[in-house]
Amino acid sequence: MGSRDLHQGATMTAMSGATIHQVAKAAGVSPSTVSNFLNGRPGRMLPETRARVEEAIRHLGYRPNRAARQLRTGRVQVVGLVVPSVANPFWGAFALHLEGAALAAGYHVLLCNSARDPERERAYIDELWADGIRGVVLCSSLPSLDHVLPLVEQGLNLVAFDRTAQAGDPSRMVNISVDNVIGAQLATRHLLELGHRRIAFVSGALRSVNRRERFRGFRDALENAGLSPDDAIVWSGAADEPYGDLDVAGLGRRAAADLMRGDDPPTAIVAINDMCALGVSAGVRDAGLRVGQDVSVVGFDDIVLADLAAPPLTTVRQPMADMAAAAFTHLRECVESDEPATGRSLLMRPELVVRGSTGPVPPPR
Amino acid sequence: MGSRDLHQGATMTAMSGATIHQVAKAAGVSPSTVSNFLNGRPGRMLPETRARVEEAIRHLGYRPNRAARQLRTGRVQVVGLVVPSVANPFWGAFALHLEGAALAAGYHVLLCNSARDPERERAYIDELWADGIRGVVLCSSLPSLDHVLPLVEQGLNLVAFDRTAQAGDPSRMVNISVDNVIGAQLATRHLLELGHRRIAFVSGALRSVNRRERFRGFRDALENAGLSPDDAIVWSGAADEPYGDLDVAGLGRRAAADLMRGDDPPTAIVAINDMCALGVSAGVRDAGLRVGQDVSVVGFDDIVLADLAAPPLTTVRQPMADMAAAAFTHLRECVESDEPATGRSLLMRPELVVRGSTGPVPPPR
DNA sequence: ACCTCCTTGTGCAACGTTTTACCAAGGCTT
DNA sequence: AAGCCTTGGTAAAACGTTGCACAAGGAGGT
Repeated sequence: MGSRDLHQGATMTAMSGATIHQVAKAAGVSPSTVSNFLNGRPGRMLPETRARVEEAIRHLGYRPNRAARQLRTGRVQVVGLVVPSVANPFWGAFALHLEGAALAAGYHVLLCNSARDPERERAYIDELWADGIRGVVLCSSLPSLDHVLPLVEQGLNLVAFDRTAQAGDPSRMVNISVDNVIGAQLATRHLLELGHRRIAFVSGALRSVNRRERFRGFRDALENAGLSPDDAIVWSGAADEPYGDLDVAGLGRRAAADLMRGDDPPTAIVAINDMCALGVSAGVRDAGLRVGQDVSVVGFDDIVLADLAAPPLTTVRQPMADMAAAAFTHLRECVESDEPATGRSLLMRPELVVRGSTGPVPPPR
Repeated sequence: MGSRDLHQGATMTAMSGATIHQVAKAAGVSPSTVSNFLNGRPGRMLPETRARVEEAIRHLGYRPNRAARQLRTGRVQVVGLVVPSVANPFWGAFALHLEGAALAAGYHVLLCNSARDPERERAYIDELWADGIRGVVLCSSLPSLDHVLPLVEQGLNLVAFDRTAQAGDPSRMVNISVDNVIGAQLATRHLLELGHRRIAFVSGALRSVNRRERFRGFRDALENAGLSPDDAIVWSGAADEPYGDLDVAGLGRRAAADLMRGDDPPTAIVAINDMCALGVSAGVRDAGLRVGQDVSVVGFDDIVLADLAAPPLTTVRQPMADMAAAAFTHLRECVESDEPATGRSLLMRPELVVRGSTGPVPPPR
């Protein structure tokens, strides 16, 4: 590929990249043999021949044309990643890990931001399919997968991330998620143990599986502590707010403002995730109260920023790196072997990380 | 592949996606005509014919095979995005915007995290090129582009984002960046106007263009205020720390710890970016000091989290959405027209956003 | 000597698209 | 009526791979 010193006619061909034919000619073999060297096992030829092919490839800087290969085989070394919004650091970090795993296996990652809009997801995944991509990590956690079902039935390998299996799911997929119920229970129990009894749950609309599960964990924990469900204070955003993914933080901030303005404001708040919790914290401060003292706040995810906040955020950690690696590995296996492991689920255990944003109930003011 | 209820033969073809031949047959025309309808202008045929083709396409749910198209034309509707780390919310947000612009034009975005490692970038971009991708947004801001030069000379369209033009740059590229010098000057002048005289600059190794420029703006502002360069306190990380992109925040935190432990600690700190500034703020608090009162901190970027921090972060805003759109638009034009606008640069004006993390110099303790 | 099998290859037909060159038929001009 | 555009459309050759089917040439068995 180099470039500088080519005066003889080879230039043009070197420019657009050598083909397998040129390699074959240079090595004095047929294209088939080169192909065999590259794909079938190289044991199919004399060591001497193999050496010549190797040398020719190296010398010409040959890289197989992916389009041609894909056209012929129907495969691409690309997986799709559909996240609500990569501007959320949690998804950013997830994308980083997924991409790392993919890179190590020679795969690439195609990024799609769906804002949890099913129609947008459908359109995206349709395109990915048309591009020959047969593996997708879908992170929207929508309860229904109907919008992508046709493709899954046609052979698309799907990993539903941050979403547990639901009745009616297609069989040809796997779910990878943290145990959101337990996670929310851990968070809520922590607040209860600190003595809180007026606890609010702040989220965007509860339209995704993970959010519903977290809510369930929250409610279960309250009930286990002998509180009635009516004691739960739930703030799920204005009805017109699509999913609260574009700006969860802003949503959290408004929520806190609302809640703190109320008659009998909560002494603790469980936020749907860390970004939301950071927004809630800001809202609490807006109201002139101190996070961790006047009001306890707990998040979910344990993004890097949780530890940098003031006070640092108590939260529920997801083993994200592991999950990302698992998602990719699974996808790769399915795509490469054809015929997928069907109906598997991977449920990871979350971990409570206690920091400064939670504390004992303040004396009544 | 698929499975369930295939009794009639047509199913198989519907499964793997219809081809242009099937569409042609269904419409009673030749493949060429269908192709003309799709690419050349549809004015090339009778309205009646066109209608039949349209109907056939709709009815069969035909989507052109990208691999075949790419093999034939050599083009793909994909641009590469190479960022230091998408886990940094700034790059996450940038990716979101770029992807939005791409989506609107029917393009996809391939995500690459380089950690500013030139070798990794080279390998990445080589692969993108081999994949037929002819447009890449490179965000590492490395002073030398030698590692990607061969490909650029062969026809790769490059947008160097967050990096101004350097002597020796290949001509076939454009630079899009905020004016980092002015930005850093704004930040520093703000601190000077508040009365600060002992000001520190915190960054990872100054190996990227944007960082050097920010540092220059910082130093210029000090000099303009009549301070000697020696008054500048510069903390650029341990020598063994590659670039400080993996964990800028952690770096900022350690930096603050170091600085605050010193004999004559600074009263204000300019951080290389917002993530770093958030880390610095955490470090300042670790040292038992109050951000915005005991120590002023200013960042760069204005990520969403800047406004959520406690206290909210004074910072320099980049018009990111505009820049992302410009980057994509340019790339698209180049890729589609072949032969690029050469040697152009786009330099955007930054804006100082004053929030609570900066304040007047505290009385000496 | 003949058949069989193994080794080390090669030839050729796809894969689904785009595009160049060509063609037929009708309408104008002269 | 001959020549020439124009219109509406087609045939066929690529693009660079892969993988099946086949082929020499030799080794081993009977």
